[in-house]
Amino acid sequence: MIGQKIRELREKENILLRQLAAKLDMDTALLSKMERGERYFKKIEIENISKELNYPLEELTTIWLADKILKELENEPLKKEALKYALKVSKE
Amino acid sequence: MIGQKIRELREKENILLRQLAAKLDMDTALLSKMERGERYFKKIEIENISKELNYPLEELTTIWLADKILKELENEPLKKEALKYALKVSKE
DNA sequence: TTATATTTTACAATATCTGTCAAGTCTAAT
DNA sequence: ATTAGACTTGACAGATATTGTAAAATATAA
Repeated sequence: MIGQKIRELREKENILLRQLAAKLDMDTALLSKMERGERYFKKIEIENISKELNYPLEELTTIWLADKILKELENEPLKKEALKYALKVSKE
Repeated sequence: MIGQKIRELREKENILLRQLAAKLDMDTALLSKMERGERYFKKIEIENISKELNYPLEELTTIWLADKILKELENEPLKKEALKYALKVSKE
């Protein structure tokens, strides 16, 4: 989800995977895994990507966070209930 | 949050920490940490606690999951946005 | 003080996460 | 069919994090 989004942004800007990896100072294989959701992005990487790909950091961060929690809720039948409950609690 | 809930249920049933720990076949110190939010409960433990304390598993699981994701979102200014986004996505 | 319940600390054992390299696949052009 | 370029995959060691436990510390009540 966040990886797919980043891949789309990268391709829209016509930047190769290895080029973005270089700008982020990371191994191409690692970025490949991250874009395909096999590994997690770090917050600092999301920040750098936001700059490199000219995309609002807040939006990217929101997707990144949502992605992380959805992965944690994967295969949970009570996923929606948990999200609603968390939202309710975080408003109090 | 889930720990506090479990402590309340346990005390309502007048069961000592060490008694519940024994029933769950775990070290008292560990359960103490879990009730105070220092350690995570495992799913199997939530299931067993639901039985031991006569409390609906679904409700306990929802709180447990919500607790986990809220911990992950701790100190994130975009917490609410991420939760809303995750909820939206999980409905699609 | 003594007894009982819970908490805290420290630590080893275990598990998970990370980055990296080499080898692999895939596609398009020659 | 070979080559070149882009990306993917698998395996691995090193780094980090999580786990359970025992012993000591604390708290509270009798």
